[in-house]
Amino acid sequence: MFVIDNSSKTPIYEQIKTQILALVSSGVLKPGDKLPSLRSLSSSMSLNINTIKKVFSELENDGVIISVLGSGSYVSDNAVRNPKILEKAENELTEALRSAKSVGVTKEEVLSLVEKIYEEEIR
Amino acid sequence: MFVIDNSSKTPIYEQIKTQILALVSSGVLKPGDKLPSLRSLSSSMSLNINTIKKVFSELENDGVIISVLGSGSYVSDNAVRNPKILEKAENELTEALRSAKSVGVTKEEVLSLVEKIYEEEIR
DNA sequence: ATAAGTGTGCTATCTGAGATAGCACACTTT
DNA sequence: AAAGTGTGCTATCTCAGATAGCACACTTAT
Repeated sequence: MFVIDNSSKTPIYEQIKTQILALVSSGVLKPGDKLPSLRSLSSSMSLNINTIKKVFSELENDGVIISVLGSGSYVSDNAVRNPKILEKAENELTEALRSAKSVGVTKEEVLSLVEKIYEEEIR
Repeated sequence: MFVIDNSSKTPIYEQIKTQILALVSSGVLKPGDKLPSLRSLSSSMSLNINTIKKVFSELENDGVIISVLGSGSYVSDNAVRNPKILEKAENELTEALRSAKSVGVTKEEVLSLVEKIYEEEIR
């Protein structure tokens, strides 16, 4: 279902969260769409159900999905370009930019990197 | 000496490392300059000496400083725009850019953020 | 109605990274 | 000789992340 890098220092639940957000932003998952159940996801990914629970509860707290007891979890109406998610992404980008600048990466190098990233096709 | 945010998820040793790198890149610390000793740094910052040891050993491994037994630690000759450091910064920036893009941040928003960051004066 | 499937809410345990603590050693500087 | 320096250990503590298991409340499918 999702790709997990166990050697990454980024926690598994963050990796899954990121990938679900990407699916929502790219339109693969649309508002109202039903997500896989906690149990099916955790078993298919060989992860503990609590790990998936954490992903879903954070996504719900961010307003990206809505979980309904007994029924399932669904993409919320205002999931696309969600304010909390956008702000977090921008904050992280700001930190990375400040860090790069402080270490001597030039503005030109950054701009060319931005061009390159935004030319990449979405996988 | 350095500013530590204990609430940050970034480890203390990483925070110090980042700030030393900034001092080197900005020219406050020049090649050949002597760094404070492990013991003086750890005691003045109320941190364990092992935490500072980790900072210095990583910086030495990156080629930014050189530690001399019995004498002290010194900024190395090729510390400015050090390849390993630049590559790490660019990799992190790439990740942040991909993540922002995947979540719906537009290229224009990124470009304006880059402008803003590079207009900031160095503190 | 029943069974299966769903999310929720706990508690407990394990692991590894990060940080602390303390000691001994080798070497340089004063 | 004394003080200061980096190095190399081992041990301990804490916390986040992940696993494990159970009970409960509710919805959906049969």
